[in-house]
Amino acid sequence: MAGNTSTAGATVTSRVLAIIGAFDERHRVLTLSELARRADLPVATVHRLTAELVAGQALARRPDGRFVVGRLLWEAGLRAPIEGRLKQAAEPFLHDVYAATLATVHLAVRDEAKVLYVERMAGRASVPIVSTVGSRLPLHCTGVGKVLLAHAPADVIDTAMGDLIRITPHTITSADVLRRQLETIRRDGYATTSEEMSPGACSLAVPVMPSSDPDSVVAAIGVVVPTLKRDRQRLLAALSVAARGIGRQL
Amino acid sequence: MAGNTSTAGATVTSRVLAIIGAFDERHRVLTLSELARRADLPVATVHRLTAELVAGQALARRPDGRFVVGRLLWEAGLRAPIEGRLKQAAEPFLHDVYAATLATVHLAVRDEAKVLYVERMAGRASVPIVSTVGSRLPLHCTGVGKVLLAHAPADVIDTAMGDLIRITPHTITSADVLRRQLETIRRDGYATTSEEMSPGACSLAVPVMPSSDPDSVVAAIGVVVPTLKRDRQRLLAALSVAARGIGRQL
DNA sequence: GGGTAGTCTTCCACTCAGCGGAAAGGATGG
DNA sequence: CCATCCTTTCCGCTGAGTGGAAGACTACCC
Repeated sequence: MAGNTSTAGATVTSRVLAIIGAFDERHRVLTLSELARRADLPVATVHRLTAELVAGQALARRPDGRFVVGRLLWEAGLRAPIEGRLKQAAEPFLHDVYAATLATVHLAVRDEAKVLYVERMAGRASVPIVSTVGSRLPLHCTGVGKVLLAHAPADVIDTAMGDLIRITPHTITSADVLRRQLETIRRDGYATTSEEMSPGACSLAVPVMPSSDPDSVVAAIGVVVPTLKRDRQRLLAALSVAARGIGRQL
Repeated sequence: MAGNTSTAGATVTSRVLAIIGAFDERHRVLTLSELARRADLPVATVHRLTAELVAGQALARRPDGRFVVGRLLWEAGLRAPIEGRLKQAAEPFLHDVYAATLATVHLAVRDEAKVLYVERMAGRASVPIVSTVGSRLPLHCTGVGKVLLAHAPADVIDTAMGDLIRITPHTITSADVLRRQLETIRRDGYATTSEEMSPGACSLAVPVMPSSDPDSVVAAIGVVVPTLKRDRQRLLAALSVAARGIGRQL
């Protein structure tokens, strides 16, 4: 870009993307220096680039000087065809499940060795939980994650097994225990978790298969509830119907 | 940026933003040359920049060579605090309205002299319509738009009145007729449209006011249905309850 | 009230990253 | 076969971009 660049080879574009990428789930509002640290760029550079991004509405600057993602990127993001067909097919069925259970409902796909939450529906009565749309969480400690893991290729399972990080005291960290669970999940067609990701939250999830190709699991849908004791069968019924419905649309 | 730039003063950043901004509701998939035309940049420049954007996942390139918005921007967009509090407060109530009516449900705010659709819920049975989340439509021909216009400052009303573009044969293009409608809307507390935006679609909408400040209209919610003949009262009841509920959360 | 540590902002001299016209390479279609 | 569209590559010129340094400001502590 210019004379005294510290790291030759870096382009303006890559710097801009680094700044945009500095915003994540846990960092929606950033000061200039936080932004610089997270993007790994000199403060002066970030200062100049953010000024332009704010001018172009890609970022917005709060009265207190902190930065947030702006309108331009919000609108661009809405145009992204991320799992577009899947989302569209699933939306009405997720409504149905939500209406029937009032639980938090998730639609997720596997992205390498992570669960990517594609859609979420939550209400007043729902359990407060971490996942939001766009979250990427480990596969081994969520309901949808376990379903996706159970139907993942062997190498992904191996990768996941090698990194069973503990999130709560109930998180499964033994590869043997998890392998046995995956077996059960494949056999029974559903997965459960008990406070393995968030204390006070249990989940139940089922796979989504296109009815044209019933062997490939393309997504998972699940619900999060305070406890599974009472109505496991009812939730399973609702999810199964929805999963079948979604599969038929694909 | 460099030697033989055609338009001096243009920065790399602004070019990147022009490329991102070239994607809109009606142009989600663009070829290289379309992108160049829409961003008003030389093809060679766009070619180079898109290569970097694709490398950084900001865009994705389809097998046929066309570009779409990529994962990075999708995720960044999700972090945008666009009407965040409003959306969060409204979501459960929109679910309720959807469940009760099975119609397409909208949450919208006014952005200058346009309606900006902030949230949408649609199902299988819903009327097919143009608006999606992020859409910006004229104020005078949609239900939520009329509500927002009726409670807008005088200068916005004047601006809107000066540009009553015709979309369907039923679109209101007479300022006098519209002014009388706005009066009625303010008096009755709701607005309707009949095929003024899309043929075969009617709508009914009500304003959302914070219960702490019942004179300021911060948003509008509405439903779209094939006809209002049958159940105007039922829809109005559902929307009123929801609007009151949302207002109480603000 | 002085010192330290953190912010954000402005300045500016150096220079290489970025520019884009031109030309070549494909694809399609009449 | 030429015409017209697309995409990709090439390359020499230069001003846009760079970031250290210095200044301004705030906040906290002793």
